[in-house]
Amino acid sequence: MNIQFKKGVLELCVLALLTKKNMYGYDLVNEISKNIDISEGTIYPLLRRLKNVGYVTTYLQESQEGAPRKYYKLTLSGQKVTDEMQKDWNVFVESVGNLLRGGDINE
Amino acid sequence: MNIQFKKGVLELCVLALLTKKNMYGYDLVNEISKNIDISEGTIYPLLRRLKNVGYVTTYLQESQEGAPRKYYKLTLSGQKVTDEMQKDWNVFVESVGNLLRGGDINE
DNA sequence: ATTAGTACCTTGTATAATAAGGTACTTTGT
DNA sequence: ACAAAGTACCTTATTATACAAGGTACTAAT
Repeated sequence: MNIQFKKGVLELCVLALLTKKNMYGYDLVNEISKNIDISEGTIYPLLRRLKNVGYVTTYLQESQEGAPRKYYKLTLSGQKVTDEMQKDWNVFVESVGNLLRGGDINE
Repeated sequence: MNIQFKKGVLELCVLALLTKKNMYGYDLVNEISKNIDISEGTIYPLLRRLKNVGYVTTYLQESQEGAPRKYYKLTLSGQKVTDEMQKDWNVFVESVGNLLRGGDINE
């Protein structure tokens, strides 16, 4: 899998998952891994970025199965950004599709 | 438009266009710009990379309209890579789509 | 001559994903 | 009691790519 394809999209994936429910880092890795290769070394810095720019807040919660979990919750600005990013992504994918299908709009 | 989305995909776009006909850099910029924002500062280094790894070869041709044009032509290995990258891209887009649609395969 | 358009190129900067390391907790087996 | 495995967190250094901002040089038109 081309690593470069993921640039920026993993952020969208994380945000999109958080629109459904609050999740912790390890959980996000496992969830995303069902569809896309991802490593922990990617997720944790990414989550830190999202928190720094105010798209998410965090809270700790104990676990019966190991270390305490740090849950991530979308903020209002995070929700707005997610909506916009998702639209951008769809437009982008369609644009690339046009190019790949040799589709020149003006032909 | 999210710059990060483009990472790696522009390479695919260039290669895909070259499967149809040989093109020169400035032409590629204009063609791709119809669908995606791109700058010359991106295309020329990219083309150099593609040449260095042997996906394309180049030849010069005079022009009536300005400086001589450097045409890029896909090699056999370039064609193979393009095929694979295109498949990878389609799989990737579908995977992201699954995630965004909240689609968990196992639900 | 000077501008606009065509066409090429390079350097420095920013961003994001990853590998490879590490810490610490809980449960299970011995 | 101790070790191993699984859960869960984190950091640092490396790599790759896109872009802005600069530059060069040619041609045609003003």
